[in-house]
Amino acid sequence: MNWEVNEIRQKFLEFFESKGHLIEASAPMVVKNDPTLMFTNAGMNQFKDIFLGNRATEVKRISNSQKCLRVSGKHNDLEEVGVDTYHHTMFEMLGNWSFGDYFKVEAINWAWELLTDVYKLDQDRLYVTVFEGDKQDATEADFDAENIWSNLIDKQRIIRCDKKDNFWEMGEMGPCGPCSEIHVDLRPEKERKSIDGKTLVNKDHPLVIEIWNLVFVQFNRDSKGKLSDLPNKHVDTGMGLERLAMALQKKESNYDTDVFSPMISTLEKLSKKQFKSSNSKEDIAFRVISDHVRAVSFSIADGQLPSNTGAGYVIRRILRRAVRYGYSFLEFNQPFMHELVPVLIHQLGDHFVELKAQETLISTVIKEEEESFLRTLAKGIVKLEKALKSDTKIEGKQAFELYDTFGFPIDLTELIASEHNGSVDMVGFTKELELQKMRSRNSNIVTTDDWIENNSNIAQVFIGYDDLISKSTIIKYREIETKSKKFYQIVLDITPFYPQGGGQVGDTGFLKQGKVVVKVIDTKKENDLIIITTKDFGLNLNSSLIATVDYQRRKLAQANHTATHLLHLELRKLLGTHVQQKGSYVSADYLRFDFSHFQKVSEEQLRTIEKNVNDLIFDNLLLNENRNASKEQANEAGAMMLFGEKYGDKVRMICFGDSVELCGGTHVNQTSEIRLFKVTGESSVAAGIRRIEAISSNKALEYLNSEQKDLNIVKTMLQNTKQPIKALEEVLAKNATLGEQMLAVDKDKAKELKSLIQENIETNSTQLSFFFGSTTVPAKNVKDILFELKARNEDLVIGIASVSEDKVTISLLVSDSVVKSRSLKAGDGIKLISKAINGGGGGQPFFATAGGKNPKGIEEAFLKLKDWIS
RNA sequence: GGGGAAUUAGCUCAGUUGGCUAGAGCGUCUGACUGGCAGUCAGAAGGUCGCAGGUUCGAUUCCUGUAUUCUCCA
Repeated sequence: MNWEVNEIRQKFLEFFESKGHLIEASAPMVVKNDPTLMFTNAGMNQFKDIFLGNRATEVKRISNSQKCLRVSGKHNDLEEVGVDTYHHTMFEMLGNWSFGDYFKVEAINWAWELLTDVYKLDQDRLYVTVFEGDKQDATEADFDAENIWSNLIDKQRIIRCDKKDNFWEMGEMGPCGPCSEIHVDLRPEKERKSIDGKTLVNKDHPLVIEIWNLVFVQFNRDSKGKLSDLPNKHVDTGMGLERLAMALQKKESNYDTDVFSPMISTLEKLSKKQFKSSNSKEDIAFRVISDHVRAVSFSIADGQLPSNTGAGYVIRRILRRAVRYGYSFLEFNQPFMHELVPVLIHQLGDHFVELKAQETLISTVIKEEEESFLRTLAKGIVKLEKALKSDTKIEGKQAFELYDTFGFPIDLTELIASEHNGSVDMVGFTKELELQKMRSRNSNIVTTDDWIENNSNIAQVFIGYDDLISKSTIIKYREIETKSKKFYQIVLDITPFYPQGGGQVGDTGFLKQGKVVVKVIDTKKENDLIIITTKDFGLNLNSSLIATVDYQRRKLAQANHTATHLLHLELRKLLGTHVQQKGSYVSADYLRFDFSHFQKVSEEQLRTIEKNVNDLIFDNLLLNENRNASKEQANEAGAMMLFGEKYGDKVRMICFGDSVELCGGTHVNQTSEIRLFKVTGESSVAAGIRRIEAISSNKALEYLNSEQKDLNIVKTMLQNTKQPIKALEEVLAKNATLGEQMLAVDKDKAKELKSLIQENIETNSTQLSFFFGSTTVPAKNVKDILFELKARNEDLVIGIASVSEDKVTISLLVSDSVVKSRSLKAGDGIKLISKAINGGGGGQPFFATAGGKNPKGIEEAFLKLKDWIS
């Protein structure tokens, strides 16, 4: 049977559905609410809270195909992807989970059944590993797993492995357990006969690879490193779809499977080069590009656009790496990656609907990013070639400057240098890079102390949707210290503080305990835990405290939040349903809403939207909130599920009239509380993404008031006219006329001065023409006059003192011929006289100026000059 | 979060011990040549040198702050 990748995935999910699993859609690849993780890097990420016990689950068996992204880690460095044939940035992880339900027997038997019965993999090409035990942890070998396997597979094919390979841990603390891996030997018959596959397991052989990891979560590791049995044992398995496809399609490289081949053949057409699946630079480029376009496309579909910080920067780097390989080895000088997007979507769009729905956006964003990077490259090449002209050896510092400041890839610097018979000091470059990393790390030191537990058995309750004040006790707290400041983080048992999320800022407020008042400066969410930040502590852990939310600030923020929903609704009504939220920021001061739309929203459209939103405010729509809606209910009500958001089984539905959104944020009870909505700006954030900024409530009123105040002042200044526009136009026109007249006067004055000079030029005993005199013409105009005179006359020395109030500037001109023949330099002359007017000065040989504060010294200065030229 | 860089004519960019009347190419406009288009030649217009301070006789240039953009690191 010839397995297509879509069939492989389908069969996997069907198989586990038949074993009582609920099939879930993949969680977004971009992670929110977890400061330790930017991207989903394993199938279990989204179930972390269940393993940690922070979240209970009713569903005990789940299976899915999770999109994952790995760009760093022990086995996965971005720079290695594409060099070999089986590592990827973005990949699909097939998995099945048991949460306190079935354990090793079922997990192992089903895995074997699926691989051998359904997928019909050769049994004699399979090997399994089990945990051998560890002295330090005082753990035994995983005899259970070994026994179960020995009923299925020849004992010779069961390999015991150590903690490094076969013991899974989430972090230094927390749930962990032994695992059992299934490896497959895909080498040709002949090779298999000469070397036993068993000896190649876990040895990084490209054709003897791990395809499935079954993790048995049975222990908990405490802060001292001690293991204890978990009350609920879990199963967490992961199988890389791309590798499985290679095994089932009997290929020697993941890139030869139909996961990648459509993209590679399109690339062949575009580049007019052939992919030979070798280790040549060209073939690496094929692999890099076909891999990276997946990572970038999925990320954009999940709402993470390329940018210059955080997760967005990781995506930008991946995209640029692909462009760089295309540019260097496939001779692409124009954007090309975006042309692969339709191919990718044709292939995966049926399973991952978010791709299909946003095809235009993905292509547009990629194309624009490509163009911008090609510009960066072009600029870098100019700089590099300039440097190569002066010296073919590029110093480490220079190479680093190109890389660090101008974003020019170091391997391109090397390539171009070698094309010019030059070289790059890579040692120096690496040194600079290390220095930079040191700097960043040092500046970023945040020391986080351990949590100090107080009442760790109590579960946290959030009451902030209904109450803004509560009587609470502290569950735990800790101290954090950045470079300059010290903060405390506190977890309360009952908390009214809304944590930053859904675009809305976290609450601030106070904790009060007797006479002690502690200011809460921020509220954040880590996984499912709400944490407040304070600047000082001083609270008694044993007694309760009163927690109060800053009411005014919260009220303004939720007015803006509801206004955002109304804005979203009106945007879709007016511009069309292609408008999708791509990000939002809601604070007490203003709101920002980013959405997909491919052209500027016109001034007229903005006015219409603003008016319609204000109509909804006037309609006084009441909040209709359902905190426990099922997904089906939400769908029926027409709620928009945003791409890149993960929704639980129960969702919170927020309705105001026709506006139905799934949202965790806080809102007004009725739209009239918003009072007024005012759009303050429209702009673009990226290709295909527009941003609207707006204000509401008090802030909008303040804005209008201050505008009106300005207008009133203007009117007053215009003698309280009722027609300020007309009056202002007249003033401006008059100003323009006066300006022209002034210019004319200046010109006349200049003319006068010019003729005055010409008529009064004297000749001294050495036959040198000269003139010295004072004027009220400003020095800048004098300069013009002198240069004109210089162009028309030869052998001249002219000194003009421009006097204004108690300042004086002397300009001194010396004709070129005089400079040459008599070696009189204006700069020298000016230095000679600058003291006379109580100042200093300098300039070039033919023109110099001096400024001072003593107009009385002008005569003396001129006398000195006369002396100087004779 | 930290470091580096850029911001000069409509566009792309030059501009070093601080003073060379701020330049180039493209574009725009005018005129001439040509039967018209294209083109060639000649000429012209177009600049708060990002913004705000400071140092200086004098700042596009040096210093400080600030905005925007780019870029690297975390």
